[in-house]
Amino acid sequence: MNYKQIKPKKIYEEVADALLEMIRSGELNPGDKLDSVQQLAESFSVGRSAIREALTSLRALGLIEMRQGEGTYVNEFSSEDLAFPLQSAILMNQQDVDHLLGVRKILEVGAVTNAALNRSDEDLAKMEKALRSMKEHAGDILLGEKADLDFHFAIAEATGNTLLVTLMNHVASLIGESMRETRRICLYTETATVDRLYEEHEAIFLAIKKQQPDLAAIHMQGHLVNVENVLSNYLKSIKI
Amino acid sequence: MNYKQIKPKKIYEEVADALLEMIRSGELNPGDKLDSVQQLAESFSVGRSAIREALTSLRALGLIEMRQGEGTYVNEFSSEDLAFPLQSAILMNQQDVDHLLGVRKILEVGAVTNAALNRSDEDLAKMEKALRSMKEHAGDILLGEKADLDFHFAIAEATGNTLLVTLMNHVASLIGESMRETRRICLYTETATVDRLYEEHEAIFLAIKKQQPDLAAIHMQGHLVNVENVLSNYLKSIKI
DNA sequence: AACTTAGAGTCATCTGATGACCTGTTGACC
DNA sequence: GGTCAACAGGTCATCAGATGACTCTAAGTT
Repeated sequence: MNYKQIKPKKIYEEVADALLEMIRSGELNPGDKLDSVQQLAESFSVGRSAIREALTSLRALGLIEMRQGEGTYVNEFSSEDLAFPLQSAILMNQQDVDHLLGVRKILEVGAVTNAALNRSDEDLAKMEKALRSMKEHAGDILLGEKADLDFHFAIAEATGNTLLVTLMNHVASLIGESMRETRRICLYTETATVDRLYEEHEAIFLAIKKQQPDLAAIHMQGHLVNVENVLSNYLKSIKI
Repeated sequence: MNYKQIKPKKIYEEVADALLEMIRSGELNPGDKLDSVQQLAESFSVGRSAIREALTSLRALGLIEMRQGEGTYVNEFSSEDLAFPLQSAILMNQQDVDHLLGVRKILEVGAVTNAALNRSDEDLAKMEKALRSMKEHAGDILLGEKADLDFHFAIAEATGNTLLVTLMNHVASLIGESMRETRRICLYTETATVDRLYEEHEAIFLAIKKQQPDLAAIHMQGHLVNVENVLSNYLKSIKI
């Protein structure tokens, strides 16, 4: 016996679907202000609670924004910001982190390959600025980390692929979230490590500048493997 | 002047965060039943609506499930199913599709590199099976497409990285969604194309079998570029 | 002109009430 | 003993009224 599951549609689901469809179809555009909860309730002939639950769902998905005292607005989703809303609410185990790092490696290496081919002078300037900042603020944990992130971000941007940028940012933030303090502690404290990081970044930068995708990929791959090693060594050392 | 934005925390946000933290910390495990809305409201000393909005948010994120007449339960999240829930509610333009294809190329090439290094005999068997299916059903659009997908899926699986598999599946489904008919029409109709596709796949397969990551990457890159070309030619031809 | 205040519109929250639904128990019936 | 209807208790779904908090605008004041 194999019967199809019957699930009665909840009202808020219907409302949410209806609004979603209006957004997809372009009837509601980003920035548009929805009718007030009161009005919507009357229009759909349901209670205000149902409307509110539907709106709450959509808000949780990042599609709309509810501003107290103002109204409800359709969010901007340039398909850069919203195409890959990662679930960050996840308790991650070591395996997940490993997999995440693997994904990151693939993305970064792929990105740097593209970047080496497509980079504009403007992109190069950004990378160089981040590199300079790294050198200047060697020892400063916060600024050093920021410069590091900026550098990788500049590479992603240089690909010209906005989706890729978003995806990499999400992955990076997930990784950051799963490591938090760990990262700062071990990567930016010892001067030796900082120096090596700088050299690796510089090598990547030069390869991009000279538009040598393969070389850039190799350096990036090496860089990430090194970072992983430092991290895993550190993790081992604090666990034992 | 650069002041930190102060945003009054909404009650439901606080409740949602609290519950989220309980889930992350393992205080609430998948399958657990939450207290009733009534009880939660009393425990948090807030109204039932606030609890309900918090729960609605969490439900929209897929973290919990509310069953009428039963109660609220924490969902299973294997971190494969939930790590990358892509927003498919997006109206995509040509540029987005291009970017998506770019991301796919990076992921597939990265995956095939890993796969060539890590593939087990079992993985190889799956790929071979998909390949055989492709050859046997040459001409059959539906089965041909399925075999194609199976092949790529088998490669992703061979990496042993579940997150990567999930991510690639999502990207693939997004691409599929944005092209639908197009794909079938142009890729699987002409025998010449089908034959070439098969050869490309075979080349990738052999490189994986021989554990030659670089060669596999090159073949995969070439394969995807070819597919892109066929697609863009087709798109041009129907638009003009 | 600049500031203050009042009002309207709106979301945020609480609350009581009612309906719908699931589960487990009980008891009648075969 | 097995089956099923009826019932009760618990819970979510939904409604509607009331109140508070917030934003914006415009009229009023200095």
